[in-house]
Formats: sequence, C-alpha cells, structure tokens
Amino acid sequence: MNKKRTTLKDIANVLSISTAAVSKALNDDARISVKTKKAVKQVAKELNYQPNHLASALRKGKSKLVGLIVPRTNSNFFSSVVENMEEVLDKAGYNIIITQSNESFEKECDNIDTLLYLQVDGIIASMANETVDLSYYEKIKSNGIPLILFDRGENDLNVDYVGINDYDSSHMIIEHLVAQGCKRIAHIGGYRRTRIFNNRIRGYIDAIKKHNLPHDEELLTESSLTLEDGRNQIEKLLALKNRPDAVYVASDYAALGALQVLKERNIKVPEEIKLVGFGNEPFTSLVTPSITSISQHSKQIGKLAAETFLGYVDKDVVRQSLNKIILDSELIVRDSSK
Amino acid sequence: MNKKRTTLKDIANVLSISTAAVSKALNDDARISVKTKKAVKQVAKELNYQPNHLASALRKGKSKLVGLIVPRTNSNFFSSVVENMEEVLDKAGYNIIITQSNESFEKECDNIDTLLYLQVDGIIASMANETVDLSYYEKIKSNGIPLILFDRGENDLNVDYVGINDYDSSHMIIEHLVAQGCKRIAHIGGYRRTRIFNNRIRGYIDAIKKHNLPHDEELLTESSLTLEDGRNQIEKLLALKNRPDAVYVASDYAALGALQVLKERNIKVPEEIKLVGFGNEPFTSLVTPSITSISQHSKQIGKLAAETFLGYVDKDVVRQSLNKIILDSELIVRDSSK
DNA sequence: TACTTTTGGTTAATCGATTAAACAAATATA
DNA sequence: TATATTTGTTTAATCGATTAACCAAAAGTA
Repeated sequence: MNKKRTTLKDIANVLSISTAAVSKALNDDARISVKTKKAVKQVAKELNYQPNHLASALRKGKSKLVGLIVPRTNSNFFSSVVENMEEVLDKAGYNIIITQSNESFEKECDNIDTLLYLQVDGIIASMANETVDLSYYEKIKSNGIPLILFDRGENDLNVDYVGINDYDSSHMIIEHLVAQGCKRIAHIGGYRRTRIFNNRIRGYIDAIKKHNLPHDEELLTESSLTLEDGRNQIEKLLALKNRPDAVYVASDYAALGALQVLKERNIKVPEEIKLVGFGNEPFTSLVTPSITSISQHSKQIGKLAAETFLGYVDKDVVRQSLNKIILDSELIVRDSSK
Repeated sequence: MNKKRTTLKDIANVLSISTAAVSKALNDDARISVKTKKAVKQVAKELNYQPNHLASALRKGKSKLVGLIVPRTNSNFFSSVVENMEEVLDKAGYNIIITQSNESFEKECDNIDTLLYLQVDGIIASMANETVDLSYYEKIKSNGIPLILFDRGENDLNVDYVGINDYDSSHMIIEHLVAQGCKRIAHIGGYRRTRIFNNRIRGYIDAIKKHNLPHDEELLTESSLTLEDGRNQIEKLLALKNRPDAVYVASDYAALGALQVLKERNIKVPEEIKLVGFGNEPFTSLVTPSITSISQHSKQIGKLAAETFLGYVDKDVVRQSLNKIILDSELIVRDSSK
C-alpha cells in the first residue's frame, strides 16, 4: 500500500524541473511552454497526483469551503436548498460543509466556531428556533467572512438575506380561505421573536382586519410548531365556545398534528374546518386529506444564497451593497381547504 | 474591520517569546512553565486568537475531517445517523463534511474525489442505489484512508460495515404476517444487486418456504422502491387472478405509494390486504392507517460507524481486524397489519 | 568545587503549493 | 553589432503551526 501521496516534488523529480514549474504547468500559466505542460500533466496522471488542498488553501488564504448551518437536514426544504446551493458552488470550485444545529442555540455557536476554525470562506445559515442572541453571528462578520442568512434570518442584523415574503404569504392564505367562505379563521403561529413567524402573524392579522373578520386573541396562538405543538394548539381552539371554521398553521408539521386530532375527533376536514399549512413538505400531498400549503421555492433560495455568497468572493462580480432577496411564495391548494 | 486573523506570531510578539513557545503553551506542553502558559492563554484570549486549522492540519498530516456520503439527507434515517455520528466524532475532535449523492453514481464519484482532495482522515458512506462499480471506493483504500460503509454497503468489498440484519428482518415480518393469519404474502423488493435488498428478498423467500406458503414468482417484484414504484408494483399485484392478502414492501416510501393506490381503490387496509414497510420513517406513524415497519436503529448505526472509524486513527484503541457489525432490527407493529 | 540533570525555553526545518523576483537564453529591434 | 524584449524557467520566500534538535541557566548531586 502506497501511503504517501504524490506531491509536486515527485513530479518535478521525474522531469528534473522545479516544483514551481510543475505548479505553474498544472495551473496553465502562460509562461510555461506547451511542451512542458504536456509532460507535466502526463506524469501527474501517471502518478495519480491529487493536489493537497490544505497546502494550497493555506498559501492562497482561501479554503474554497463554504460552511452551512441548518436547523436540521431532514426536511425536504433544507435538503433541496442544499442540493441547489451545491450546484452553484460546485461550478465555482467551492465545497460545502453542512452542520446541523438541531434547533439548539448552543450547538449553533459550536458550529460557527467549528466553521471559523476550518477557515471557511463564507457561511450560509438558517437560524435555530432558539436563537435570539446574535453576538455569535457578529463574530463571523468581525472575522471578515461573508455571512448570508436564509429562511430563518434576522433582518436587524446588518447582513444579506434570502427568503420568501412571509407577510404576503399570510395574505394569500387568508384570501384563499375567505374565498372558500370562511368567516372565523384561527392562526397557529410560531414565536414572534423569530422574524419569519412574526411576519406571518402580522400578515394574518392585517389580512383578517382587511376583510373585517373577527380578530380574537383566542384565535391566535404561539408555539415551537412541532407536530406535538400542533396537536396541543388545535385542542385549545376546539375547546373554544366559538370554534373557528378554518385554521392556518405556520408549519406543515404542526398542521399535520392538528389534522391528526381533527380526524381522531371525527371533525370533517375541510367540511367543518379548513386547514392550511406552510412549507409544502412532501407529506402534505400524501396524507388524507392532502394539506393545502405554501411552497417556499427551496431551489431558488438555495441558488440565490449561493450566488449572493459568490458576489463577495468572485472578482468578476462587482460587489453589490447589502442584499435582501425576498421571493414571492406560491399557494398550493389541496383537499384540506376546498 | 480587522481583516487579519491573529496568529501565533502576534501572540509571540506581545510577550516577546518565540512562536514555538506559544504553540507549546497552547498545547500544554510539559516543558513550558505555568507562568508562561497563563500569560500566553491570556493574550490569546485578548486577541481573540483562533488557530489556523489549515496550517496545523498540513503540518500534522491530519485534517481532523471525516467525509460522509449519503444518498440523500432528507430522510429521518440519515439525519439521525448523522446526528449520532457527530456526537461521537465531536468528542474526538473531528468534524464532518456531509455530501449527498442523490442516488447518482456519478455524483458519488465526484463526492469521493472532493473528499480526498480535502484530505479527509476517513470516509463513511452509504452507497447510492445506482452504484455497482466499486473501483472508485478502491481508490479511497489505495490512498490509505479508512473507509466505513453503513446501511447500503457491499460486503464483497473488503471493508468495514455497520448495518442491520436484513435477512432476519424479513423473517420477523413474515412471522408477524403469518401470525395475523396471512396465507399469500407478496414482496415489493429492491434490486438484488444491492446487498441489503438481496438479503431482504432471500429472507422473504426462506421464511415463506419455512411456513409452507406459496412462493409464486408473480408475488415478488424488483424496483427502485420510490413512491411511484410502490404505486406501479401494487397495481401489478392487484391485477393478479389470485391477489395476495399481505404485501411486504422493502421501503417505506414505496409502501406509502402502495397504500395510496389501495385507498384510491377502496381496498381496505388491513382488512383485505395487510401492509408492511421498511425503515420506520416518521410518516409511517402519521398516515391513515399507520404503517407497520422495521426500525433500523439509526442512532446505533451512526454511533458505531463513527467508533469504527476512530478505531483506525485513535492510538489508544488497538486496531481490530475487519469489522462487520450487524444489528438486530425491531418490528414496529401499526394499524396496517393488525 | 565539578559534573550531571532538569527546567524552560529558542532555532530552524518542515508540511505542500504558490508566487514575486531573478535570471539565462533566445529573439527582436535600432 | 549593441541593446531591448520576450520566453521559459529557477530561486527563494511565504502561508501558520508544529516539532526535532539544540542550548543556556538553574538546580541537584557526588
């Protein structure tokens, strides 16, 4: 077993030239003759040469790595974001290091430290539910490393962001429900401290008011939006004297939990209560009844976040000012609301 | 904005000592006085020193990175595997680079190249469905880098492996279905070229024979086991003159597809046909009826794969011979089969 | 006192690739 | 012919941390 990797030196020795010449030949430097280039590439192939990334990264001061922080990889949204991000970054010669925060603030800080330690050239992140203190993110910026947030971002932090228009999404949902004849619409929302959930709540309230529908405090709840939260919150709504005739849930998982309870209680969806989720997770189309939801354009988000990053490091691209990209979302109407 | 990172030299300058002393102090070398260590650590903190990982990795010949290749991150199985792998590797000072093959052989090869290029200290992989040619994996071994396969592994490759006992899992499923009174059990399987699917098929056939049940060729099908495949294969089975009274599907996604068709056709599950999946994806408990499935002990698998890797690099651990770890699986009985 | 050992460092080489600067040879220009 | 320019390559420094080898001063020992 040949444990030692071939280096520039090995190639140089074979051809009796300097390592500098070899390096330049492999990088197609104009000052190296065609003949030498050919010979070098030939030998490189024969010896199965693989450049040592650590060495070149150290020398060039660029690791060609991009760090990614997501709450969890196991949602379709994030895995799709990653896939499309990869596609863009691959072409530019970057590799992605994926880390999961598991919705934990502490883990997120660890991840940031790890990524900085690995000398990544940039960080793209979607914040954990728990995250409120942003000083750790400041650390990234003070290191002079580009930071791009997506989906779960914080606008107050003076940083680039890619996401959908949550406020408008709420409006679309309410419009749709009103069109279906709903008069009393509840909202199972996330915590307001997270910007996207706050926007969804604001959108909900404004749209409700616009249509002169009742905006009772009891119709609006906040939680972490897990499946279990969905179950608990719908129970509360069902316990009301005056039940809602539609529920807009700010996450598909919580919407699923709500649906389970409704089915267990033999409350007909959509006949008695209409239900709308958020995120367009694959299972929304798989359960019975299928759940109406909002598509977040994960592909676009991944692509745009990656391109925004490249805007910082690509010399061909003129550095733009701060980027806040807000995409329009799309309402996917399914059985649960018609 | 202070773009330059603090280096050992900066600390050394402040204290008027050599960089070597600083390095040793930070690494708690015995030859450095307590006083100096304290001073160094103090200054390091003040200057917000972050070691340059590239430099130390280059020098030490170890990147402290472990490469991971999975078909896709968006299944609960894989994200859980990753989470537990991380936990073990974190403690040993390793970081994980996650790559997705998207079930493509070509992408998988790219991923291997990328990881080798990044000088990872080891690779842990679950192979893509497509992968048949294993020469690329040989490349890893010829580079002297530890390779550990999990779940989708190939036993012929002389390499460590962590997975569940697929053969026995099939037996458990058939035992269960027989106990429920099934007489004619079909199997929607994966392609035999993939070892785990071959084992599931073998287990199915042997268990069927053991119970003297009919083993018709028409009751056994092979496919990629996507949701769509599940739909197609169940259609075939329903078209038979002599329909099965139970179907064992080798993947939860395909099982879900089968369930959809059965519901569309108003065939009652489990009354008319009992259904069993494989993998225990979260949605199996969410759909109606909930789907009986096999739990693959993702936590254990992640943990053991990581530990197997550490067995190669950890000097404290005596290097074991080739490791093939086969875990027992667990049958989770739900509504679809009782 | 004279020699040995220990303590607490320093010096300099090294990991492998890149690159600014230098340089010899070939070619072009006046 | 003498000088300038171009071509193709070499030399040597560099990125930042680590470490083998060395060394001076302090402490211990006979």
